[in-house]
Amino acid sequence: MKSIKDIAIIAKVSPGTVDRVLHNRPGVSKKTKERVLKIIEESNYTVNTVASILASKKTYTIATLLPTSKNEFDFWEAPKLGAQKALNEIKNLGFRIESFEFNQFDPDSYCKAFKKMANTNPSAALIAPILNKETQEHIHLLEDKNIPYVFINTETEGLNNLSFIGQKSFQGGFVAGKLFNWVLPENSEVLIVEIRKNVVNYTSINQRLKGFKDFFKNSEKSISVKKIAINTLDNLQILNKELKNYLDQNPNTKGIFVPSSKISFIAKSIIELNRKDIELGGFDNTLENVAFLKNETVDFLISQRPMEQGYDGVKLLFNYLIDKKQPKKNHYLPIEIVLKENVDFL
Amino acid sequence: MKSIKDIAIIAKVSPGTVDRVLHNRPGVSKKTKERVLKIIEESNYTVNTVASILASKKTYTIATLLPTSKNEFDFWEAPKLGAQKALNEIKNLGFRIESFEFNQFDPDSYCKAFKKMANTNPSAALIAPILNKETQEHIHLLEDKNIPYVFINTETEGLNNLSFIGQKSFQGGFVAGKLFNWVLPENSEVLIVEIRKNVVNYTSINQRLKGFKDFFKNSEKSISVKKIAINTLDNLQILNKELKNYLDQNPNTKGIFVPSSKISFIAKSIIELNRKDIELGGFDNTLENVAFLKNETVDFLISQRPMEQGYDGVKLLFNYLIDKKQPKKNHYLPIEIVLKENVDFL
DNA sequence: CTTAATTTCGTGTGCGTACACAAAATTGAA
DNA sequence: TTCAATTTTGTGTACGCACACGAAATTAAG
Repeated sequence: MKSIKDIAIIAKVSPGTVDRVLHNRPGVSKKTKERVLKIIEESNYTVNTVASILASKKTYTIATLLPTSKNEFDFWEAPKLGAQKALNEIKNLGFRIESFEFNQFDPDSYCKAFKKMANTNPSAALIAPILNKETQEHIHLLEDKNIPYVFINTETEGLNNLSFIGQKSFQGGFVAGKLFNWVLPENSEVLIVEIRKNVVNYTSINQRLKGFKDFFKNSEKSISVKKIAINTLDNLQILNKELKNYLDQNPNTKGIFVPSSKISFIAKSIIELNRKDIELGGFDNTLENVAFLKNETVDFLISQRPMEQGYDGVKLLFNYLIDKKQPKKNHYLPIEIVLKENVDFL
Repeated sequence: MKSIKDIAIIAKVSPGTVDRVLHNRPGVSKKTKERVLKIIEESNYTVNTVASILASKKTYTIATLLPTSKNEFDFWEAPKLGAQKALNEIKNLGFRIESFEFNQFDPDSYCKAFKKMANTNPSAALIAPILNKETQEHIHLLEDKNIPYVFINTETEGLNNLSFIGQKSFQGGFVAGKLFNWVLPENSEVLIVEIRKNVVNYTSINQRLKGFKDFFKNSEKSISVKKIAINTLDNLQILNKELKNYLDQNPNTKGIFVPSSKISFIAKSIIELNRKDIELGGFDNTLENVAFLKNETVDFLISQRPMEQGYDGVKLLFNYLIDKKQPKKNHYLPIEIVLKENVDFL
């Protein structure tokens, strides 16, 4: 492994000069700069990140802006865990994480947290932009300061995020369609239950719906897709009633699809209605959802790999900050099909 | 962040003494050792891995012993890529990889490579022990020298590998069963095609078969499982004929399961026999298999995440060598269901 | 050609640790 | 008590790099 000193000797300059060249600092004549650069190239030298970090006492702070998790089993706990795992690998390299949280159902709290975060002038930010409008409105707080940021979980349009890390929602819905197509019999109906309240992140959900419907457009099997909207999940009685009503009137319904992480509510209803014959599918392997998967109320889940979202996000920012390694704009995570049979091996 | 020097000042000793305590080296009186230890504890000091590695010019060599890949799309290319990726993250920390390869169909070449590897006295080894007997016979070469080793891909029994990284094969077969159960109609038959030649790693394959059959034991749907053995894949004509014979005599066969990565051969036959109505499922998203997945000859694949096998394996060894962090014995990777619809998002 | 201004370059120190070596303190034997 | 043997502790240097400072070389001005 060659060092700066080695390069210096070959180039017949001092280590200091090589260092200046490497960091693009002024004070080197064009001639010697080119010479040194050429030698660096030829001797395939790479900086020793370890020594570099040790010497430059620079410290980096990555701010995370994620929804508060209600409990340790919440979906949003996973990205945090992932970020923490990544941090453990790089904390000796001068990296810290500063966490900011917000109530995902309260736009104000998002805005406040966003501002607070921007005010701390982090080296970079990792954001779950589940509230689209508010994100659009506040993102300039980071851009004005040239703070790079990546988005996880929710794909956005027209913003200069370094990268997006998460699932291609359309395709997630498409895969869900495929699975229902497998599971449901010919000439049956599948019902989409859209939950209006207690759910944010409409961007993702709409994409999933699009993908889901798209699948059945080109499917050979004749399965028809219906949709109802539930306005709240706060009262399970109401949900039961609405669901019962629908199922009574549409006896051909053999499956229910929920394009969010809320399939567990439907599962509860289905149990109470004693309609385990209906196949259920939804998103996210939260603890609650997994429980219904295991007792066979839910037939499949599609995981967004939330843990990887945090892990990969932090790692990506790390690489960018250290090596200025430009990441690809879209870092799509696997569309993972989770069944009772493989849920224990994630 | 406290440093050795800080500790030294608090404990009223020299940095050298603190260092001796940290490394459990002799030359420190019991009294001061305890005092220093206590202060280290209290001031929650942790060694700066970066500086530590820079100072100790120790270098670690991780030997990999994997099958030669026939081409860049071979299954075994993936673990190598993963290992390389991991290496990139730790090469500045004094780590190197030394690769050893063998012909997976030639036990002799495995033994030779094993011996060669052991002779280089690596710091640790990453092995794909697809040949069970030969592994049992040679593993002492590493144990005698106290060289830690992890196994990837193939689970073994009775060996002191630090860890196994790979899929739970039984469960992989079980999931395959579930998928066929979804895809196949009531009262149909699924055919297992076992390929005797050109396939090693019987351990994994037998486990998969067990899992597959096990699934149907407790399935409500009445699907019966049959099995034939093919002795070679060298001559596609023979395969075609045998397959045609079987299908003609067993018209109820609606699916074919191959418990190895060789499903593509069956797929070719199925196309030639013009029997695309039959559902195919198998293992490993090799390029060839994926091609048949995409053209809908193959219905599903189960991926072993071969890339992660290499990556996680090297990372695990790294953590063990640096921090003596004892890994858990079994590091099971996800049983990933790969469909035409999600194959592009792995 | 001189001298100052400016550019270009070399030297030295420190980051936190590992390790070799030197120094001091303790112990033991006479 | 004395002095050597032994144990215990302190000091210095190196790892590869970043960066400040000062020295040398070049250029410009007179």
